[in-house]
Amino acid sequence: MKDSPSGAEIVSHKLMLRAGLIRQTAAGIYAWLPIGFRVLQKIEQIVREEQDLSGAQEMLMPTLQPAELWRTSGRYDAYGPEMLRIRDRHEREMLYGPTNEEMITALFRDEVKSYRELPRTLYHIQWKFRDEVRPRFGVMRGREFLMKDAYSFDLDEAGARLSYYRQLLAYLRTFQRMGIRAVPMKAASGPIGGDLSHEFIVLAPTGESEVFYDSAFEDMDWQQSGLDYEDSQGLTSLFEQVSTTYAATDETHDETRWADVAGDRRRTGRGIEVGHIFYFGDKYSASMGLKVSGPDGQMITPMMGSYGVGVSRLVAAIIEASHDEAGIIWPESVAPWRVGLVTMRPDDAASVAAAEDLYANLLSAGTDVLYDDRDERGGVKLGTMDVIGLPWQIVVGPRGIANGTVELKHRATGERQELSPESALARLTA
RNA sequence: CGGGGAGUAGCGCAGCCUGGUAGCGCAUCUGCUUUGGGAGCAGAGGGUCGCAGGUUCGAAUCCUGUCUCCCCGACCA
Repeated sequence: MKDSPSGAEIVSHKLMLRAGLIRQTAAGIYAWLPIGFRVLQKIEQIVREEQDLSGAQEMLMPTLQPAELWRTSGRYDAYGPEMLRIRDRHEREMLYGPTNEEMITALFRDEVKSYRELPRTLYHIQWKFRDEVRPRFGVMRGREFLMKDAYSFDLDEAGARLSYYRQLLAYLRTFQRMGIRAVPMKAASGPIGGDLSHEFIVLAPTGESEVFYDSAFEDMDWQQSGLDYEDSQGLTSLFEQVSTTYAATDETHDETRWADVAGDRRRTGRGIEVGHIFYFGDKYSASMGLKVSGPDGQMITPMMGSYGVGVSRLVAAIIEASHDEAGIIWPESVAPWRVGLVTMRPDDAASVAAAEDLYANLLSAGTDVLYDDRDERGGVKLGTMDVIGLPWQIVVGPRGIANGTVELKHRATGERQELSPESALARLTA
């Protein structure tokens, strides 16, 4: 993944620290505290569910790999200097995995022998460690990060392109579910090779790359697009719709095509890369001798693609795209809890009783709720809730309880209303 | 690897130029008053000034060396 925000002030790092999502433990290494870990898990789960829907299968690949594997792939020298190396007690040299394309190609080569097992897309979500020359921007570019990678194997180019379309469309659904708009932009495929590649860019003022896109992307609803992963015609036409709608980073920006976009639909801004997908054909399968036998007994060299999402980076990217002066504003789907419950006066028996009651009822209705019953000043707790950024807040205090009401606040709009505990409950569990 | 900056109380910093009692804010502790949007007043505790050497009657301050961290760039599956 390239790019990181620069220039403009990065707010996500500061907010993540303030809201208690992470703690800095060393340059470029972070501990994910319980709140941050909840978000990470929700994001990971959405990625996983959408991958499964698209037909990809989950697998596990070791993060720590023997150096020998990389030596035989020829990439050891190319990537060696920037890989984290470690020696075990037997002095065997191990590496924290850098790119995994060769690894998966080697595994696939040794395990899969017949055309009948293709097409296949495998994915994994793992913590990676890389010896970043200069870690910065918090978890946007740290030494360790959670990453989802998928690899597709097909018998021919047409099939491989369909696999690419599936992943691209799965990504559009995935990011939309997280409440952010990630626009797929044509990208140079760089050192990976191949001729088809897209970067998924989340718009945020702190992004580094300048981006240009047609506002038509803002109106596309991928949850309701009638996407059918088994329908190759449908996949192709949805992909056509995406690839003919203009979107480019400054690297691939084409002024001529940009001029063809209607003036009122042109959007420019800055963006953060949260995903990158590649079709690279037989680049690895051919060079590493991956072949399967075909129906006629002839050997077939599979065509491949790879598809990455920066899961931990997404936490920061969502914050960059969704916050205000007071703190984070989580989209509902990734919020660590849906509701925050605050008692203004922990020393007031009536309001504490009302809060306890609400808490129990929300829990039994299956609603995620964070109950702040600390013995702190009301203002402190309200400030904390705003920084953490849960979608809804219920504020319980003696003043309202005297009138039989609690305050329900919507974090995103700041809208507040006084209503009975029963109605508040009904609103949040509907 | 190139360029720049910083190491002084738990955190953030001033003091250094022009050597002479170790300072400020936040945090912490105590007391009182407060308590519906990150409290106020009064008081208290806390630092071999990154490390080593040198100059000097005297070094946070000047000189030399050294270590670490940060920023900009290069890099970015």
